[in-house]
Amino acid sequence: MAEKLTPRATDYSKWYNELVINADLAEHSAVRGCMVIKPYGYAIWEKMRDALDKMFKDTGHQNAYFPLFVPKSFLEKEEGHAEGFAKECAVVTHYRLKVDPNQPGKLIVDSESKLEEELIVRPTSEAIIWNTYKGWIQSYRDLPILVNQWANVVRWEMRTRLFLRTAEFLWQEGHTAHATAQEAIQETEQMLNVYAEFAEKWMAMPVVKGRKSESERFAGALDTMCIEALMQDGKALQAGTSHFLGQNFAKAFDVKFTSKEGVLDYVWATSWGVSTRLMGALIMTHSDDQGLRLPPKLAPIHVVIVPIYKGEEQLKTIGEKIQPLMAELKAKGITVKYDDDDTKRSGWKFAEYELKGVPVRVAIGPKDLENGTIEIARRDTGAKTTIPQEGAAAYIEQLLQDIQDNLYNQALLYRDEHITKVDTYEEFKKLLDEKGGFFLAHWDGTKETEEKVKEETKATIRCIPLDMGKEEGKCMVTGKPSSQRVLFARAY
RNA sequence: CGGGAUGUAGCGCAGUUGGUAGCGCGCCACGUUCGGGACGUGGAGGCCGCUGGUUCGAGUCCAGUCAUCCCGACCA
Repeated sequence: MAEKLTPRATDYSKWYNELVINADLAEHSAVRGCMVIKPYGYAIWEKMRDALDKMFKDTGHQNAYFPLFVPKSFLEKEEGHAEGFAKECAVVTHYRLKVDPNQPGKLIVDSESKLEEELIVRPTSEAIIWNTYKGWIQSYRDLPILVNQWANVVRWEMRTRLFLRTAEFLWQEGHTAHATAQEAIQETEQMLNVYAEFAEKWMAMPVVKGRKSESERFAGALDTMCIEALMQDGKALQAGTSHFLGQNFAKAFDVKFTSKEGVLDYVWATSWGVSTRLMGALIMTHSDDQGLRLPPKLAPIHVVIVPIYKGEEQLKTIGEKIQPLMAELKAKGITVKYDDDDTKRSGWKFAEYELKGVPVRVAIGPKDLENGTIEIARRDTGAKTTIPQEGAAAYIEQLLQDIQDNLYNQALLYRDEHITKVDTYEEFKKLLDEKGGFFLAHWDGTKETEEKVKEETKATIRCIPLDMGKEEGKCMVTGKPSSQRVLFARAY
């Protein structure tokens, strides 16, 4: 028998390619770094999207849609924002092609069609949205504006990485406008909490909530909050951000409102987003050497039923026997797939659904028909049990919950084992190489120290954790006083 | 844009001192199988990245070129 190539759990690129995604969009260099999301992968994204969308609506937000193209002059308006994104923009300069007179069948850009002003394919939508908000806001009665957009954006990164930093990606971006700074700050914090809750409850992925240091802050923001997750290879991943934009964009786009007291003032803004990067996070948090392990809440298929049979007669019997269970599962809102594909053998199917991360597998064969049983295998532990068909639906419903919890607990255990407190720079450097993961260390709060650590170790300050309390100490690098430990790690 | 590597079947790869192109997986047909990625027999599938050069003869040597991957630079 030929050896089956099995990537290790931390060979993430193999999982991406074999499992969920195909980045091999075209040979043309211009589309390098884009991704094709295959149907199964997209189904996972839809699950995420639906769950997030509900959470946004539950916190009072509405969806809207804004243009793909941002006139260059809009992007310029907020200085910090412009500088931050200038280096990674796709720019539209012409609007027409024509047949090359010298090479029939080839197209060239029609130089007659040059645009007067270049259009930027949105790398994010603050500029175009704030240009629009200007027309929506006059009075405090128009506030707050709580809008979210589901869209694609383009960032022309020098180096791309599937899922984590693709040239084009899908995301949601919330853009809100408020009458007071306090309200905007509350919104920023609220959405960070929404993201953290989604990561933990849905993705079964523990995160550290925190605040970015000044140098890691979003271009144009006064404050950037984030959730940071730890991947199985010991590297950190920024999984979501929520920004307090102050009045920067309101000033840049001249968005003023009259307050209840009749005072004219600029509005206060936030923006927040998560992207298809979360799918990368999901894969890198939970996969094992057999493939993906999906938390039931995000699994496109909860239960796969594989019949084991010889001959059509037996298959038919199993097909009938399984109907009540399928109906019961469906009634409980559990997605179930009965795979009676006769062209694949059962062992092949077992491996295939493990690769795809389906949480629960039910096998039913001649033995089960005799005994009135089914075999249940759980993807998270690999454990198999045989139970009576009677009551199986309830058993599975409970099992799905257990799997969701177990995946979270496993990830949490791993994460907690990989948060290390260090007090000296030597120890930090040593453990960073030997152990990896998150490090809690004192930092003097300066850009210079942050930069030095980055240069010497490739580790960055992931965030200044929120829920971690103050603690007097000395910066591990300079020995200067520090009032709180911050979270260091090598990151994607 | 620097440093390194690689382009040969759908995928993964081999191909010796230059002599008409191979293996595994996958695919198709038939048969035997079927409780953990089955086995046998037969079959289909190639602009050897592209261009030029050396040579009687190039997947192989030389030059150029294009592309991909890894490491940097870059990355709310």
